[in-house]
Amino acid sequence: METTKTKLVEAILKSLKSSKLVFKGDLQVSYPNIDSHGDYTTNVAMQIANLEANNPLETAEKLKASLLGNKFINKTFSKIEVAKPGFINFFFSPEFLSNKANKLLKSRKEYGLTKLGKGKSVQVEFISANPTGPLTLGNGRGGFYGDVLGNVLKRVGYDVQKEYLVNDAGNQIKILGHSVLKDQEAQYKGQYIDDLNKELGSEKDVKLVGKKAAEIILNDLIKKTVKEKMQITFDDWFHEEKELKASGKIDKIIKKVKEGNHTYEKDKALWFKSEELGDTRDRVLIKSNGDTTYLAQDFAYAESKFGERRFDKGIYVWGADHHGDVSGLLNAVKVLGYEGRAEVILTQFVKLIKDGKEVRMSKRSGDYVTMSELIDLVGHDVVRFIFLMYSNSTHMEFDLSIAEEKSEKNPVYNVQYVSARMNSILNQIEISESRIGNSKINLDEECEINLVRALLKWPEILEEISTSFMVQLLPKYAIEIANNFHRFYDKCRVISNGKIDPSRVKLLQLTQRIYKEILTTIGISIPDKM
RNA sequence: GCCCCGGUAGUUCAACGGAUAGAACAACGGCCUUCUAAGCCGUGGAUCUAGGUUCGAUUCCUAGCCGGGGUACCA
Repeated sequence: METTKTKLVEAILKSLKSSKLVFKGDLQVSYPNIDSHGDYTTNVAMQIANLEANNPLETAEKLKASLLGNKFINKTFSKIEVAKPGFINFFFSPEFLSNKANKLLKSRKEYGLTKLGKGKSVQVEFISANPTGPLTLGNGRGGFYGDVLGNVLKRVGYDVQKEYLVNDAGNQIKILGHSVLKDQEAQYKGQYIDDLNKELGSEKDVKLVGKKAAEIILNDLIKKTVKEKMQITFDDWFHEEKELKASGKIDKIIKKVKEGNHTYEKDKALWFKSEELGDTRDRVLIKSNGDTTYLAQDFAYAESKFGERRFDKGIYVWGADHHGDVSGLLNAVKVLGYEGRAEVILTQFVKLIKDGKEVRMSKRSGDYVTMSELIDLVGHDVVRFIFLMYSNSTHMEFDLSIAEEKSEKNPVYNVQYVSARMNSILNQIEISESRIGNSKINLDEECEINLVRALLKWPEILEEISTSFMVQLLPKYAIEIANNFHRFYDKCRVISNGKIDPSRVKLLQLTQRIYKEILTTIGISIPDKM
């Protein structure tokens, strides 16, 4: 399915050509921020005027004249308007809106499914926290982000795999062992370390203790939190030790990189020539003691993603504290011949405020609130929705006191209240009534029209997120629908003095169907009543 | 020092170089004898500073100021 927006873009491109207007670059079609500017707007006339130093209004008029000859345009819009500096605004025709609504009503398919990514595979790798402690709020942020990004990509047609990389082979496992044994080299602290100490404290072999502890942490803390608390299902848990180290893939890839003349030895260590590829410095692959580094693992992991498993694209969702490693990774990907396939997204930190003070979060000090605890405190839907509202590049502040005390006033309740209200109305109606069964949606009132206008954006929002990775647009969109629905609820009664409006029942059913898709994509529950 | 991110309403956040900078919460004033008032209607309220580029800058550039993170043969 092609979205209306895509068709409009195509129509404009066609008209530009036939009007002999030259435009290079990305054609921008967007939603105006006020209703009086229509349903879509484009600034292309002003951009052309910019290049050619002519009058944008004239260009806009010329383009408009050509667009009026387009069949799709005439079918879809009842008004095209050239506005002030040079915008061209498009207004949906009432017939288009009601035809579209009725067509959707009949269709069995989910509305928010498109073919943008058809035939392409993408892997989203996220959280990937070391198995050395419980998941933090920072891990949680990347978790919800990656989960929903994966959902969105799936909807626009990509073959998506969600993966968690388990770092169970590095030096941190040894440190975990020391920590559990509480010896001189201990670093991690916290209740879970004390518990592990009781269980494994009598062992002698540090490495073995670390390995066992990591397994327990992975199963009892991480996997449980991910599945039961965060409600995320990974397609794959990729174990570094088993998949990369033990199978010799790290050694193999290093050999290949060596042969490609991308390395040198210095101070008994093996270095990757990253600086000549634009990095700030060269990076160690094999330490002088013979251990491989994180970067060496990244080489092997990238080879696994792009070489062996052949993902067209790999999205790495990392915490911002890893930003220094990004160019190392991207250069590794480049050297392996997969340039352009890896995309790194950094999520900034979560600052937790409690009683007006910042709670410092650190695994090494043991002083933190875990993701699991936070969800227990305020509920999964609330945490997920609020976390998702933030752009990944924003430093977010989560006030625990407010979340606890005012969780009822969170936007997620407003959003979920919609489904409770819809359900409540529909429960009171005999759907089997033949009169309703054959009814069509008529859009007469503003509250009905605006609801449909908002609903029609759904596939377009998904496509936009799939290319911009701006996951925060999704909860924002849910709020937009919610606001439109609540207005509809207030002004356009479905049942009035015992009389049922069949058209509105149909509109309600359509809204309910699409709304379920939206909340499912976000990953929050759809309550029948509240 | 260098690198990354941020500085927008009382608060937490949005905003592909575009039109009158949006929401949510908070504040204030209305609305429950008809589908759930966790709602609706209305009011007030914001782009860190100084330059620059542009027809147009919250957005891009330069220089500051403030906050967070990174800067390892740790992961």
